[in-house]
Amino acid sequence: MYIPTLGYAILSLLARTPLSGYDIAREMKRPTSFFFGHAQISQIYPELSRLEEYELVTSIIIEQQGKPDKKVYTISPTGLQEIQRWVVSPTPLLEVRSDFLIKAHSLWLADAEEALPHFREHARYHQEHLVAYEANLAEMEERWGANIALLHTQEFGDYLTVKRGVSYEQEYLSWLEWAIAILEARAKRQCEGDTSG
Amino acid sequence: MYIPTLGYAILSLLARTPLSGYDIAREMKRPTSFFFGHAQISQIYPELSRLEEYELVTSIIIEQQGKPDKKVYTISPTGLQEIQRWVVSPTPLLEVRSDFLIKAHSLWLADAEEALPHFREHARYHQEHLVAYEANLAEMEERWGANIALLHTQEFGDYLTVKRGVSYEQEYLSWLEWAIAILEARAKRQCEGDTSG
DNA sequence: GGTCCCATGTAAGGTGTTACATGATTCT
DNA sequence: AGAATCATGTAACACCTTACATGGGACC
Repeated sequence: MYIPTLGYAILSLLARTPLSGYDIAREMKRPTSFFFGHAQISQIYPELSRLEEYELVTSIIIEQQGKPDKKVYTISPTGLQEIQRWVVSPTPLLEVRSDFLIKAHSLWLADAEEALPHFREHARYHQEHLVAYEANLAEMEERWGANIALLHTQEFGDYLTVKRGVSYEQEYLSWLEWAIAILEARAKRQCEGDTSG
Repeated sequence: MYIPTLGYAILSLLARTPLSGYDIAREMKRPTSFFFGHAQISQIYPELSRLEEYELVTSIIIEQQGKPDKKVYTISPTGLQEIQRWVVSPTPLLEVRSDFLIKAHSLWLADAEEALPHFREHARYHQEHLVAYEANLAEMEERWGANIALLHTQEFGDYLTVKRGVSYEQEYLSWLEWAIAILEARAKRQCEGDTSG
């Protein structure tokens, strides 16, 4: 019984509340669910079938009015046990291929003037994410106060991950702003060289 | 002519110096090449063939003594043009499925005492990476001084990426240490609750 | 009349990993 | 004697993405 990360991602959500495949996809698309990656709905359905085959989840069909029927999945005691085991298991380091950093690695080949809009655009995207995460964190802190770190509910999980989201985006943005300042200096220098030479 | 990210990663290295498939794999395994992901050598060979088919690289067989022959690839003018175009093209946001953060999301299901070794081990791994990146950065700064940000050589690319490596690992570590402190408080509280109740 | 949301799935194709095949030299 | 390094590749498999299939209701 091998379970891919997506399987655990699904169990992680079903451990909180029963959901349909469509619900799971919606949950994973939320900005504060950044760590799930963008899972395609077409991949979630077969993964749910597999989890059901393994008896880690059970399903019931819910008939709806004016909407298609939905298949709602509930985590089983075995499933809960499985995720509890997985949560405290060792995690290998995640090494990701980053398009943006490979571009930075080759930035010596580019013109600073041309690279700047690209960097500014990227910074803008990350700024947007940061704002969303910060809003979510502020909401949580207002609601739960200092107690949040001691809660034994799902809010504790949300708190840990949203904190990471905020600090990740802050770090990324400050690196981007540092790089943009360098590119501006390079562009200015090149421009002066052009006009004075 | 579609080129996957691995193709650009390879061009990014060949833009600096001619290399064999084996050399490329070795370069990508270096700690400061973290942003390439761990590319398998078995995937690099067919990708190189494809780049050659597209005439973005050329190859020659080098006969060696006491070692197998090697096929050394050189970037072509078209290849250089292609990566220069790519470097300043827009980059979609990278959303990665993170095993560790999915575990954090479900950490409310776990015992703090059991989760602590897992978090400490993870922090240790990241600490090691940070040390390696910092050593590399220090070396660079010592060698090139303040000029480094204005260089129009490959060292500029290395500088940008290693700076990101350092700040990423610093951020990750400080989040991990914050989480560890919380887990310690939870463990202590649970322990007191057990003995006093 | 067109697009989006709800809802579940299949099929095809692309990407990436692990295992296999081969074999000499160097290090422990 | 065994493992690691050098060196290139193929084959099988696992995982993920994109496109296709279906269809009612709500909104513009």
